[in-house]
Amino acid sequence: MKRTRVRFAPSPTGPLHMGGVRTALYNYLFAKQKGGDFILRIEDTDSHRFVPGAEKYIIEALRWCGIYPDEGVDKDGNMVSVPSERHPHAPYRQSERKPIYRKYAEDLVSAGWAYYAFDSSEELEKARAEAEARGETFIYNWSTRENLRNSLTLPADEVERLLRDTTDWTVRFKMPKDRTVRMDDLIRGHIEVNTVTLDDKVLWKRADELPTYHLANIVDDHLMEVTEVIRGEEWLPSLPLHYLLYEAFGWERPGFAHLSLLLKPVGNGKLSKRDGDKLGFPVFPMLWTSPEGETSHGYREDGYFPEAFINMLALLGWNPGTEQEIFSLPELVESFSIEKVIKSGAKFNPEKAKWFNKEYLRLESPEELARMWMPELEEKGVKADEKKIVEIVDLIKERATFVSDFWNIAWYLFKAPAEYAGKDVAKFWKEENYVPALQACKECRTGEELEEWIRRKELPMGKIMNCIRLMLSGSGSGLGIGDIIRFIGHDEALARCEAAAKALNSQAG
RNA sequence: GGUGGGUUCGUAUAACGGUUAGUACUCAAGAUUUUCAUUCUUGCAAUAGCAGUUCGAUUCUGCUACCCACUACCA
Repeated sequence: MKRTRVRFAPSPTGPLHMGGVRTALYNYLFAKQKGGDFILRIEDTDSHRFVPGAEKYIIEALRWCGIYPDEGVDKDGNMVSVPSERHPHAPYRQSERKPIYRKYAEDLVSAGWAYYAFDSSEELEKARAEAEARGETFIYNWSTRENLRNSLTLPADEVERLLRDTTDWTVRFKMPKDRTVRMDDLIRGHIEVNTVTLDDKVLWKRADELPTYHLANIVDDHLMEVTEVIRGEEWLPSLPLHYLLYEAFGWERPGFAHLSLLLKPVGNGKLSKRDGDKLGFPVFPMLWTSPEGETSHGYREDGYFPEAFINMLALLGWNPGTEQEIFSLPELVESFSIEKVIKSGAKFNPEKAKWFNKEYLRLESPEELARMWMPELEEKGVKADEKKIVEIVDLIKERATFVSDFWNIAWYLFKAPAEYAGKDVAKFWKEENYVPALQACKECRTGEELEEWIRRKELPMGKIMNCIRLMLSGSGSGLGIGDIIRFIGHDEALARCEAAAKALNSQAG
């Protein structure tokens, strides 16, 4: 049985978005479940679209998610350029593999599977425009190649000359005119496509001596001994070409699985950066700053736990068929199966993402949450010992979705309210409430005593308690009064009551 | 336009060709709670349409509709 090897092969044209993270995740889960390798390869064969910083971002984003490639990236998070035992196929950046591809392109020409094309971009542009004017679509394939400038139509000595003296030529795949390519997809099953409408794709460009995606991809997957290609649905239309390329080279081809796209939460179309901005959710795993200085916020900075993010993503387009929804990464590895990946596109639901985070937050220990909250407390100038913070966190964690919610929930445990919510004042600040409430606060030291006191006097529990809460926290809703007093102490509670009485009565009067 | 892929409650999804079409999120109602939140209970809500195969179709086939992707010397 051959060792399973899969790869995630992004193009460094910008930040990795959540759809890309999902593709990487599924690859990773597939590999780890089978005890195989997960390779990261950078497909930077398009120098025009290269974005500085994108590669680093991709690697860091995967690390934040807990996805560490077995091959391609070293311990420090750098792409590996020199072969070693751990990284036998280095370099893993296609731009650094430049010398490899030309030979393969020329082998294809020798074998009759490809040819040299000398048409300039302007000539092709013109041909396209003319076809369009006639209401047709220009396709560079069997229907047109006979009338274009290439090694199939030009005399041999002219071809020779052009190859030698010009640098504007390409190698194109000679797509058969009429062949039904029968393909199998691990997710979609059997697919058949006839080659008549397919075009002669450019495989290699003399101008920059670089392959296009199609050639580089097939060559590298073969050289790197990739056994399964798990990639986005946008590649499905290229699958016949890739099948034919494997056939042309006489190589055993890997299994293929095409993942559906992530769709925007409302309306139609795939998820884009714009949707995130518009609906207020991140589409990127972490903060991205473009070379121009534009920023896009990410799940990390929005306070999501990487485990929650990954869990949410894993279940967007896959589920194990059970009713379990919370999965750790190792559990995902164990349960994952490519056959159960959903064929149709999945609309992303930001509400569910929040729900996942809430679940993970309550799973987290109070100690760890307290540690995460500390920087904010320090920034706010709050002085409290760690043990107390842990107790507070334990008390409030079920009311929060993010650690960043903590302060809004519990700020009044650290300082007295400066104002009182008008709505609650109108509702609870009545003489028949605050007179006994003040008295109760003077006499009682705990929540239990307060309750007992109110009961003994046969006063309305809700009204008096809410009135006390209003004085202690500035609002009629929130934490239990016993809990508030326990944390701020009886003296502080009494002081707050008196301050509230003074403020509210002078306001009213 | 062409080629390919897809379509179950609002969303994510479950259902050997036989179920009162299940679950989760959201939303609504009720219970609990000194309030809010939590928790618990209940409820709302779906097989895109039309044919065909079959005793029986969400499931298989065809057509239509709609959505998506691709159709670059981009990936």
